[in-house]
Amino acid sequence: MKSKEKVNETMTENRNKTGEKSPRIVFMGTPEFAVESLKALVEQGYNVVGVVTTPDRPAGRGYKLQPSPVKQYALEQDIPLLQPEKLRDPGFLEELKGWKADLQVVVAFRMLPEVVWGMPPMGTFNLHSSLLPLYRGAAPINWAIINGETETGVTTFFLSHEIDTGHIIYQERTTIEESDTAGSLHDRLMTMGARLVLKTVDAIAEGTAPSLPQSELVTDEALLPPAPKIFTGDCRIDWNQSVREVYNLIRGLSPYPAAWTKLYPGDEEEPLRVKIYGCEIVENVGQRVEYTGREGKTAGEEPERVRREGETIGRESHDAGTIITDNRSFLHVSTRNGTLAINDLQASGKKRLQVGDFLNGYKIKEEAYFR
RNA sequence: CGCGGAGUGGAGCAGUUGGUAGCUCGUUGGGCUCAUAACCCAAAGGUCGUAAGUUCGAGUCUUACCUCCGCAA
Repeated sequence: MKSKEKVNETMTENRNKTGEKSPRIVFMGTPEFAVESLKALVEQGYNVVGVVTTPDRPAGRGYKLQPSPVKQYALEQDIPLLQPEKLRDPGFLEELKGWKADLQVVVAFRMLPEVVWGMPPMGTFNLHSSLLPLYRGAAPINWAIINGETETGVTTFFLSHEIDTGHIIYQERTTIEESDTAGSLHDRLMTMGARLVLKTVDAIAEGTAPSLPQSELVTDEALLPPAPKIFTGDCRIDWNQSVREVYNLIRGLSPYPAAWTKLYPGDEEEPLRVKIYGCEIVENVGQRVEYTGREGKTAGEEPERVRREGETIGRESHDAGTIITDNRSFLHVSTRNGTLAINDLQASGKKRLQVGDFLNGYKIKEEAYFR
């Protein structure tokens, strides 16, 4: 809080001196993740002279035109806005130049051409949600979890030609907890990121920003885990993987875009597409475990209360994708080497539900399986 | 007009060829039990998304609208 106030004072002071010392900032970004940083800049009194974001795109049901979250915020704050279709468009470049930015801040936007990032005298920096040089690409948060990392963070760096390879300014790290999902990590990094952006802008304005070439951190480029954009096909669960892998995939994609699988009900019925948002690895073989998903878990301590299906819980002999359930409180699925308890899911066309609610209305037959 | 699904007691679902509603869970009360989230008994709780129409009569058919969800972006 103290540092916040301090920054505020400093900047107000700077602006009062005819704004000469307060850099003119142009912000570029699209999703909610970027809004947090923009908001931080605006609320701390930085001189944000313009915002660049994606053109409104038809999206969602009905393909209605949707403004990006950054655009919505810019409109609320009456900040000048540009939504170029092409970043090399001469008209756009002219207008951008007209803003006379000293510094450009990019958070979750597109790849920029050099004519754009090379424009401002103080440069252009990007906020990336990983500890570069690790996880360069579009989906660093998801991939870090999917790959089972236990630490990640945010990085600010100056843009250069190759994507996410510029000189590093600052980094801040955070532990990936066992319980973290893409959603929780996203929110945390979003907040950390906004802080880091402020810190970075301050340092650049004062001329004290570090600039560390990534090459000094890399021993072998080929060993760096990448973070490519994720497609629907990447989100399908392969039950033949290990419990650990499936578990990480599910939490790494939750709540968006969400891991999915198909439920084959048996009787030659049509398979049902199911998204899985939450699950946990079943440790207590042969015991009943209660999953509330909302209030944490309580391991049952009465093996004799296990229902008949429960006898097989955790048994490795099951084929991957086999379902074990009491059709009431739990839904277990076999993977290659263990069992996963699904506790938060959504059938195609239905609402997202906790297992208990799901099983109340949807009875799973003996011969049903996931694939 | 991008494609598709759904709106029924607190929750999730059934509801046949139209005749005023059922199931599972939950809730409340009681019972069983050393005890219990387990088991048994009973009760409460529904203008069937909204509006209009067809009909002797509509949750069940027609039309419009609202809301939600999946695909796709």
